[in-house]
Amino acid sequence: MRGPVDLGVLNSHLGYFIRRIQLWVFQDFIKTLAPIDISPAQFSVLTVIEANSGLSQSDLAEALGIETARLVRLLDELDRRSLTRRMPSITDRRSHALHLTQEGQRILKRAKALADVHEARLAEIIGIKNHEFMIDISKKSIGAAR
Amino acid sequence: MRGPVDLGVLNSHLGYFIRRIQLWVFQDFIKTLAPIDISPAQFSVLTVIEANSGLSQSDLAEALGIETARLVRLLDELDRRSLTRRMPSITDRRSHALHLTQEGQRILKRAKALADVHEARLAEIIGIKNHEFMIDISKKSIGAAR
DNA sequence: TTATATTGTTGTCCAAGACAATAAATGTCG
DNA sequence: CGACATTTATTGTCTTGGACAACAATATAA
Repeated sequence: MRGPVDLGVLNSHLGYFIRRIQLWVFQDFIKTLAPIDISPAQFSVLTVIEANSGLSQSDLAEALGIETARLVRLLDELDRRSLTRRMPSITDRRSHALHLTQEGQRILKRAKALADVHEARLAEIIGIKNHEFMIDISKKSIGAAR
Repeated sequence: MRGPVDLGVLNSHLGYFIRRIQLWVFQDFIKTLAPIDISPAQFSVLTVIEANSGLSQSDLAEALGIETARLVRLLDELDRRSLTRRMPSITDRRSHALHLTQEGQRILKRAKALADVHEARLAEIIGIKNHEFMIDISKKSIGAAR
């Protein structure tokens, strides 16, 4: 127990603050989606499959910026819960065409509703304008970082 | 291989982008500080000890938003490398007064120089103004998130 | 056809967050 | 003072997630 601690040069380092924000955001996301037990990673997978029905695992992994090995395990779990299905690709027998099951669509709908609550809370805390702005900046920067 | 993948509602979710940015920032930090083998977490510990010589582990952990258990292991490693020292507290025999060794000060100096290079690259990629702005927003939001 | 590349999968390693339990020391309060 | 609660640092353990290597099946290029 003591007074305020000086963060020193951390005060001008984005990585430090980004990390703390990210941790907090994920914790809130997980808490908010706890009723349907959907993690941020699972949410992103379901969302992109819905928006691009039939896409392959390698394309999905690349779009999300995760490794295919990681995606395999995510899909194993989602398949096990009957939320997604790996269908055979017509053009390439190595590849899978990813789809949501009906249950997957149902759950994703609920997930989106809950995620909206989470996102609204976020926007309120950091400011609606700031929220938009940070998404904008991040989106551009991800493209620029190569 | 296919055209652009639609991220769906992820496009309006800050958590997704923050995560990707954070990952990229840390990777770049680690790569840049590789010559002296200092991780982001280690850098934050060294920095705050330097700026608050003699502070306790619980105060440091709280300032950084990490668990004391995690800090114990971080300090074990930094102590092992003779960068930090746990001195006995004068007022509380349970507590340790944390200090940098001379070697710790030397390494931190080099770390800061390298971290500056990293940070400059970051600012260039996301834009100098945006860089400042994101730090500002994050700083305020961390206080607001309780 | 032979060589090379891609797709999905498994195995393994490591960092880091989370949480429970504990000993030693300190603080509180009758 | 003495019983009880709290704080500090520590250890142990669990789990998630990123990273990377190796591999079989299939597809593509030469």
